[in-house]
Amino acid sequence: MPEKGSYKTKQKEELVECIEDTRGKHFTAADICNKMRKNGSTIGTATVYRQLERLVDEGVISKYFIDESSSACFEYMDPDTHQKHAPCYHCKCEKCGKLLHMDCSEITELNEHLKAEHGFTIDPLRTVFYGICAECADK
Amino acid sequence: MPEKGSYKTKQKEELVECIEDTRGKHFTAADICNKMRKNGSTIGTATVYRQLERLVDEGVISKYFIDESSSACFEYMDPDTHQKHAPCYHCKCEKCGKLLHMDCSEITELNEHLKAEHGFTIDPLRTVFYGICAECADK
DNA sequence: TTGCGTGCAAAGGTTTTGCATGGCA
DNA sequence: TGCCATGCAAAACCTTTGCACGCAA
Repeated sequence: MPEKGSYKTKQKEELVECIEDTRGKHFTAADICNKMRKNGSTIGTATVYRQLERLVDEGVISKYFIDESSSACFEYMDPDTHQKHAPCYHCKCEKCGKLLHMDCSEITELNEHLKAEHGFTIDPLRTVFYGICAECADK
Repeated sequence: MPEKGSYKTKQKEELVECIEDTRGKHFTAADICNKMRKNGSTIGTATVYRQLERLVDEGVISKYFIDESSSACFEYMDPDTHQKHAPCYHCKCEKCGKLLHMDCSEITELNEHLKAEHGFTIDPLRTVFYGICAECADK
């Protein structure tokens, strides 16, 4: 018996293509709808939401929130950037919305501490550090 | 001529009381509405939102988002807790959904490192560590 | 008296859900 | 042929806004 997500459909393929094409920029569900329809696709809104949810579960994209926007942001987790090195962490600037990728041993140390002392195992893919980036802080 | 926020009203007072009473727990706008109405208040939803917004601006409470919930979370910035000690961080268990509050000096050290070496200033109230809590890991 | 704060209801926007149909395996 | 995926529309939700009235100063 087949299970959820086992079928390969045109919409699914086009959506993944569209997302891989975002290269480091975050997007909303509405962005994807607009972009795909411009490209001639007739994908439905509900399908976009359902597929985005699946991709988040699979770790292909990550989901987060930026204050000013009332809708969720997604971002493609490019395997070239994210899986070759040690776990990579994300820092999201609350001002400019930039997403920094950080490969920092200090964070790894913190993880070990949290695990040893507090029993909490951090999931690097889901965790996003919010704050202010260097450039915005200068202003 | 009076300016915005210059009037002292019953609703405003009751709402602040209600929020001070949350001691370390986060809440949504709906939580406040329910809690206040249980206490006999007849405050309107719009007023709760308007007052919460004002309190965020004043820095009395802070606002952030948690993935699964579609509504904003608020938390009272108790002056006793937040200015004497290190800031408090949130750890969200991906399995059971529990939100832990953590007051840990190691995280503070990480913050200082990120700021000094990477120029990134973490916002403790917005940042949520996702992972697996001790209890769920035991299973 | 002045005009801010409130409550209600309606509007606005995002995301989810129900259901019949379409399409992959 | 099974049954998952899709699309549409409606619903569900959270939050904001317009407006008339009440109430603080």
